[in-house]
Amino acid sequence: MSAPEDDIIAHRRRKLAALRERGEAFPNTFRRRHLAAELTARHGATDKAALEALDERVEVAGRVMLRRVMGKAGFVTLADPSGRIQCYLRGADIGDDAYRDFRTLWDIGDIVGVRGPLMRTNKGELTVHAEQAELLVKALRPLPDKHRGLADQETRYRLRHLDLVANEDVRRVFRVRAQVVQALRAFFDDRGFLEVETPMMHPIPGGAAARPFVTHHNSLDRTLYLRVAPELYLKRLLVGGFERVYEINRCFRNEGLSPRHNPEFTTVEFYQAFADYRDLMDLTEALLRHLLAELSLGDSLTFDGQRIDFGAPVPRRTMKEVVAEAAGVDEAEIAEAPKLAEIAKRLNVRAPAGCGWGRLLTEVFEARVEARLVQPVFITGYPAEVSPLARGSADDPALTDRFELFVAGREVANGFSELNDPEEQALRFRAQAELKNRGDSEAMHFDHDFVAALEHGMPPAAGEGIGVDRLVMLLTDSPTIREVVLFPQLRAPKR
RNA sequence: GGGUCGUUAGCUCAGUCGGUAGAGCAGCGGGCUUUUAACCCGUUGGUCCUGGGUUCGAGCCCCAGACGGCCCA
Repeated sequence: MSAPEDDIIAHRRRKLAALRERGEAFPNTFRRRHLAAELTARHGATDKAALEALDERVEVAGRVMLRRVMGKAGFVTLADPSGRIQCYLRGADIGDDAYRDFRTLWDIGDIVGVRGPLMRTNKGELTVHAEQAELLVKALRPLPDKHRGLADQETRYRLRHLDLVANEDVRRVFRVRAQVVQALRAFFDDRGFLEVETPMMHPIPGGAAARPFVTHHNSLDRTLYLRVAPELYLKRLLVGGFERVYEINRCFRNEGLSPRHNPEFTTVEFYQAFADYRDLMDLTEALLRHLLAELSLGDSLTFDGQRIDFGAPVPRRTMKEVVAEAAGVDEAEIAEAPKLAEIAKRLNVRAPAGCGWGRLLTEVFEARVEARLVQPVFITGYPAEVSPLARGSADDPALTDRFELFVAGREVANGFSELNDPEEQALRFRAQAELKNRGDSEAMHFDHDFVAALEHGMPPAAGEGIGVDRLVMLLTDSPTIREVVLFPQLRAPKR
């Protein structure tokens, strides 16, 4: 009645036991000197006779992905971090004992090391002709299907190590992710930004409207919150005289999981003194072009079957403009709350009871416009009511000098000219605190320490946050955030 | 939180009208000295997600739940 997997594992354990009996079963003495991709790059075109004449000895190591035994000779295909390389093993070359091991102890999934000269087979494949072959790691559990890989999404996320072994395109996504982060650093470093690390545990959760994770520090006997955004600390650094700073790291929000939301996610947030939101829109465009160039993507990409074009300057449109357009009315008709409420009702948009004009406008925007913003576009003119940390617009007190960048119907970046008037900031916090008292769980706390920091004088500045996960999704055509986060959060597994 | 689809061998998947649960790969045994998802012969392996119900009989129908996907909030 033993389950088949247990049967497979039992067989492999017996093989491991045989290996243990003769000495070190997990040796760490083999030193790989060559990677598969190097060898194919160097000798992809060298013909059979030339390779034989060269007699170039190589040492490769990797996981056995394919195995073909034909009596007194056999082939294995090894996978190393660079790619795959085939090896040819023969009793006459590696010795009868080693050959018997190969036949009786090696399995697909094991990690092995092979030494010998390069050759080309009759069918033309570059191959290491083994003179020595050594089993380095016995894998006790079997690999997924050797050619169809691992397809079950749940298993892929829960056992990401297997997903990575089995699926080349998954490895590619995470290499691109690393490239993106590197390119971001290079971009900001080149422009004189200082990379900093600010606290992830906050005494008051601030910088964004979101529910935080709560934790407790024992020896301080203090409630702490995992940060929902680094904003208020980065601005303190502006006060301190670091006038260009950026931070690439995790934020945490205690909200639902979805194809676009993981409870922990990565942002790059940056602040620049003596700049305003228009400067940051320019900078953001330069950043996008930099990323596309670093990834050799040209000036457009495909996401979810749609062509996204970054060749032209990114248009800048106001929220009022696009909402009026979507509602099929004149901008003047959405300038007052009562009229806007009627339009929202007509469009089937529900807003929290008693909310003001600004919140209402934003709700209509999010419900009826956002998803349609496929090509890159900056939306400006965000209401002050939903932007408690942004500088008010000089020409309209109801609005702020804020923008968000939308691509493929998704918010990718959020930036604004910073509010550096401490008294105005205190008023905004007070309004948030009142909302919180009336039951808005996402409203911000009044952060007196932050206001006190502003009272020491923060230079005029602008700041922005970009969702790194969403950026990587866009650049790798990944439909969900789980495809770009190595170990996404899932419910506790079934037992 | 609501709707909806899914869960069958280690992996990838079939499973008809409700009538003894299948294939390929992997594994095991045998053959094969340049193979290519190697091939040929033989073969092991099942809590059909869980628990109830209907039925002479349930992988299949009904109810509840778990986990996952998608949509909505």
